[in-house]
Amino acid sequence: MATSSWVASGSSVPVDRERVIRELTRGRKIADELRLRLRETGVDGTAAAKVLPSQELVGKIMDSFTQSISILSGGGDSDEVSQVPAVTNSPGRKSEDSGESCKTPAPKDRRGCYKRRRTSETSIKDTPTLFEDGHAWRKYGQKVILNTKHPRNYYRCTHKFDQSCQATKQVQKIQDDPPLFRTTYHGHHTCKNLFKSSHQILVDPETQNSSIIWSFASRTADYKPNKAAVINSSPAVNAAIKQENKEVEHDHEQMKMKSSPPSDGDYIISAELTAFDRNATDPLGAFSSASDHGDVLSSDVYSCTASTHSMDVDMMGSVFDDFLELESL
DNA sequence: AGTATTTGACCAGG
DNA sequence: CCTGGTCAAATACT
Repeated sequence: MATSSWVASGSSVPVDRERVIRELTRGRKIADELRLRLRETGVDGTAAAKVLPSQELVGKIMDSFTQSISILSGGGDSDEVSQVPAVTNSPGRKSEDSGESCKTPAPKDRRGCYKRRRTSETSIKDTPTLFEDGHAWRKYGQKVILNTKHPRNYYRCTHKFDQSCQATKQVQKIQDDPPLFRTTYHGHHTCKNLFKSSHQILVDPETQNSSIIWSFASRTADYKPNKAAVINSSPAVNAAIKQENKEVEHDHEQMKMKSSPPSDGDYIISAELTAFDRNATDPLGAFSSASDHGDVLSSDVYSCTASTHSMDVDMMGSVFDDFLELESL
């Protein structure tokens, strides 16, 4: 299982660890309860009776995480930590481009000329195996870290230069037996090019509701029911997507009858979120639970259909990024 | 030839 | 001064 945490790396406040742990544990319990509840919920409209409790649970989850963040950030309000690595443009400093941050170029080369990040949002995931997170990364460094057996690998987003995406990550093996890898993410992807999925954002002109539509393609040419996914859609957009998905689903079923199931590594996902309450949802948890089982979940808060052999956890990262993007609209 | 990785150098911060 | 993060030339790969 992957663990994930968000911390404000710039804060130097005393942290009440016990409180944080308590809050996080509580959040996990509630999330688990929600997961179970959603699992027993039907595919179709039978979810109605569960709607309110589910929403309450989601609210509790958010409260819990908010508390945790608040504690971590020093007990103040839960102001979000900076979304992007801070670009400190103090007067007298160099230009804003971190790539050209060396003011006085050395005669020979400019290696090591960079602006060290001060505060940025950091996400840590510990996983037993290396995994893809849906983004294209480019390795730019490797470093032996003091008192560790394995070197730390440094990656930046492939689209750092063409789309000014500032996301970076570090991967390090922190344990041998059983193997455990720690992936630390810095910043969020601002690039639009997801490695395995594409998405677009729609805004309904009437309601101003925004939606995100994903299209996930399978990895094999002969088996690719591309389906659309919607988040926070207006009824109009929703209806259109539902119709589209219905057709795709139909083709998909036909194909399943005739051909062999997809080989390992293929994935087909349809994710659909309606009446999405952006203030009270933990989309990542919701989708993660769906990916665990590959079956059908449904509620008023969200519904997620995932039929797949191995829907990679990495896709959740992409999904999560999309949520963040949506929330910033 | 174009792209990705490796690796030593360089620099900021503690 | 030490350490970790980044750069960029050299090298490997496709």
